[in-house]
Amino acid sequence: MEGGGDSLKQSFDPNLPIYTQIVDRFKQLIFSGAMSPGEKVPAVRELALELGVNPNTLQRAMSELEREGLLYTERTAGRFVTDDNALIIALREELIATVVREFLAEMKALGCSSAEAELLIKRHGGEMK
Amino acid sequence: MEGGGDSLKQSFDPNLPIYTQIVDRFKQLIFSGAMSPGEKVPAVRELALELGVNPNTLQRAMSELEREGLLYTERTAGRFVTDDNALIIALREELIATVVREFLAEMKALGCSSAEAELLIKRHGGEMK
DNA sequence: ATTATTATATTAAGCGCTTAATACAATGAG
DNA sequence: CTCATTGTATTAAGCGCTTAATATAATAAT
Repeated sequence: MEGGGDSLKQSFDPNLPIYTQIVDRFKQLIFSGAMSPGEKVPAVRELALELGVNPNTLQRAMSELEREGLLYTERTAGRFVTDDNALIIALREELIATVVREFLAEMKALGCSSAEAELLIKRHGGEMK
Repeated sequence: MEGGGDSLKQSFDPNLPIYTQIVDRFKQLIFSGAMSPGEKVPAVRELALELGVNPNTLQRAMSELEREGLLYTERTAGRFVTDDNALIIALREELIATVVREFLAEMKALGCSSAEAELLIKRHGGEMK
């Protein structure tokens, strides 16, 4: 997690619990490779300060990520991304499948078939940097 | 909105405000054509009972949909879907664009390019009924 | 040993969403 | 007019999320 291009430092959607949004952003960092297996996570107080949230709120997010096996904590040394790369890959695939499934379900509910959705992706995809 | 295939009668995600979920489901019904312009919306008390939510919560959703112009209310006659079909179409396109954009952004954050996303849609699309 | 740094736990307060129980307002039906 | 049906407004309570202010526990560094 070098430098400043963090997805972490964005403001939060006031309609969703902050701790779940932090969980989601950490998954993105880990699954995209922006954070590597074994990499150290900033200290709770430090990161909470940086994100502008309460340490308790951040810890709740960390606990959830540990529960899922993506982070582990070593007493006083700090907190780290799991070294289990196979787990990272498996959870990533699973999450991607869910995102795709929910996307298609929502498009269908709005009256768009999978074929139409695919077409929109083809168009919109070109406009992304 | 004939018969029982309603997307309304699903249970609610406990992590999201109920009233926003009701707003979203009504948009789906209107945008997909399951509810037609000018069609009557069930009475607040009746629909609230059917959905298992408090009338106040349902009314909050209805107010939001009126604020966006998708519903209007006629004093004691009840509440109706807007007759402005052009508005419906415009808002539908807008929402679909947002859903597509957010989908691609999330996929990208997970390390998937637009091309990869498109491929996943192509595969997953065939498995839908 | 002492100190600093780490994660973790506790308690109280505030705020938004939801519910319950009402009451009020407007109008079409009888 | 009277009544039923519609939307709308009000008040109080409960619950989860967030914050603030602490305190505790464990260990590496000195």
